[in-house]
Amino acid sequence: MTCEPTCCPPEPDPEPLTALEGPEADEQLGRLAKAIGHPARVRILRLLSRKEARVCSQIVDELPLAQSTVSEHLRILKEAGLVRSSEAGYCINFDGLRRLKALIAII
Amino acid sequence: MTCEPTCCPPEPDPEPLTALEGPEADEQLGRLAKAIGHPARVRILRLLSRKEARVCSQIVDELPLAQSTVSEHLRILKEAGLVRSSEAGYCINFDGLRRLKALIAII
DNA sequence: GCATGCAATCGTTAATCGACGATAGGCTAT
DNA sequence: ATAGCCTATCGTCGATTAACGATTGCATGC
Repeated sequence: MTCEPTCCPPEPDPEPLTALEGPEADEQLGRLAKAIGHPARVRILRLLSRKEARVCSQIVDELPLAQSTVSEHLRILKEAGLVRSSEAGYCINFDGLRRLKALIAII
Repeated sequence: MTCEPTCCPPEPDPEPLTALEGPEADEQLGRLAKAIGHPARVRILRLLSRKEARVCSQIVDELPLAQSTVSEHLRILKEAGLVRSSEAGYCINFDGLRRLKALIAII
């Protein structure tokens, strides 16, 4: 079970299948890793993957951070492709997460 | 074949087996991910894991960066526990890398 | 002894990040 | 319409990072 229909629409692009090595891949892994390179963002990812939270205000309640700060962290995660959003809230972008795991696995 | 005897001594601490969740783990994953959150450091890790380089000057030759910059990146990787060093040069700290993979795997 | 080469450290600079409060935009219910 | 919520964005501040050149420290060789 990934995302319930009330959350985000089905994962859109089936991943471009880009290389796992080379400068391109280094850049991509760098971006993905940087995105989770902050404890608050790790926490947010966990909350989302456990479905303990879905909307921003719930995450704000769980963290000792201001709403604007949480929103910014969500923006960073989204920009990195680790999180998706719809009007129903946020959810993990499993495509991005898979990509991250694959890139790290071959180091 | 991991590290040849001429590189670093055998991996020392068999990993404290700390938790994979909770604030502690979030902090740790944050630190580890931040360490590889830069393309140059990803590149360095790859070079080390492929044994295409072992000493700082070789890495400098492979990257478009000054020696002091590479040294700093190596320091960051070492501090994060992803790289070890001895008089014979640098090598991957597989313990740290395993830890990183484990922490990411359960997100 | 002294030169040479390699790597770490220092000092500086510009850029980026993290956090916050304040503000603005958009819904929903009254 | 307007009042209330929720979230994104803006502006700001201090802290951190990335990069470099210069310097230092430490071996090894002459």
